[in-house]
Amino acid sequence: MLNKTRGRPRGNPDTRARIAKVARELFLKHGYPGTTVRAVAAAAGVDSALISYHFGSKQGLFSQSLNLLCVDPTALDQALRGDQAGLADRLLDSVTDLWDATVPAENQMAVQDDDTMRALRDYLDGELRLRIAEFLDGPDATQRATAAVGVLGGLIFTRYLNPIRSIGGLSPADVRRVFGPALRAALHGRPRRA
Amino acid sequence: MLNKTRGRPRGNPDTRARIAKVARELFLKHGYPGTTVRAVAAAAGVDSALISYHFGSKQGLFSQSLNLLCVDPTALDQALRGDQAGLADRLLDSVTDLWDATVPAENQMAVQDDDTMRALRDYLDGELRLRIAEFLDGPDATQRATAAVGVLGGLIFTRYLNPIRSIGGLSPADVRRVFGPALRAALHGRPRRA
DNA sequence: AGCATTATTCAACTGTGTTGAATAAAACCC
DNA sequence: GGGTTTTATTCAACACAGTTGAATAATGCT
Repeated sequence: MLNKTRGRPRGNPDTRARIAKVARELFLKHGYPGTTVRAVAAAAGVDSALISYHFGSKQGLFSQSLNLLCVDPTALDQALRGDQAGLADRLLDSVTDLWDATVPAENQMAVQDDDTMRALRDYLDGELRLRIAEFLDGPDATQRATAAVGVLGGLIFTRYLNPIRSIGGLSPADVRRVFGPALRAALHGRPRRA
Repeated sequence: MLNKTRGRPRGNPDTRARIAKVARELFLKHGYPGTTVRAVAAAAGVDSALISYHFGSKQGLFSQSLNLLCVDPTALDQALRGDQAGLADRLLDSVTDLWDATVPAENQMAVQDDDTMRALRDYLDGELRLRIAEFLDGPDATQRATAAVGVLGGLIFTRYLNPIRSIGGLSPADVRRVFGPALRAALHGRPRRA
């Protein structure tokens, strides 16, 4: 396509990094299905086969270029160390801190990628829920932790994955204000008996 | 492909309905990208072009065969009529009533369809949020309604769209128990002042 | 009966992700 | 420092996806 003389190029240009960079931008701008491997290749000035070579597959390109986390692990560690009263706010902050940085507001990404969904699911249901349950430690701790990940999942979903205006438009402080009561109730409220 | 003599068939078989039925099953079982138009056509014993003819496009097939609603409108009307105390429970029930019926538990659908996402978003942000705000009517009513759709969106997301085990496995009664405190706080709690 | 409409298959087109062969620079070895 | 292996790249092609246009046969209308 682009007659760039076959074979290895001069110098050692980090083509892989360049591809990852433009891929990241395109994925955030157009979403997963809306971004074609060929478009990424063209934007990086490279043959599309090179992407399979470096990243294995389109899914590989996606996860390796975007590497999304749900919550910054160190932020979570800190959130799970302070007093119980401020826990909700700290959790909310650790979500907005990470996602607001990686998913800029104007790039409304409708993430539609299997691997990402799976990763998010596993993280919410596994790590996050268990850590919260352990921190809460009281009667109904696991049930309350489940409620909490439900609320946090709702925040992630309605603000980043399928952003609805009235929530996507909030500032991080607003998020604390709006989601605070619900999350506090989920964490500390008493689920009614069966 | 299947030598079924060209042209219109004898009788008036409702082929369109048959296609919609098998499409629904396949979409629920394999998700949107995992279901090919050709596979639906094959399962319905029909040429794939017929699907474009009847439904316009794959997206059309999806929305018209699955026609998802977020909340049953009449159920919502009833939920928004009773006393404030039971509102949270009634809202939760109207979600589980509809979705548990249309998305059977074993069919974990990871909905990844643009139109559906858009519809869900518009519904949550428009209709549902406004109706709730109007019903609440007090100071911060819109802010509390926003929080409520955040929580309900979380339920829909973590139970149906990207179902995590600890929430997908709950009975509708459990859902009331687990999400009740958070939703009640969202609806009636006082958001802290700025 | 005749004509327009509708439902269907077939063949083809474009675009997508991926793979195998060819090629040239870099890295390693003795 | 020359020879070999490894790595990075382009090119050509494949298989499959969704969609479209033409051909065809049954139905419905007048």
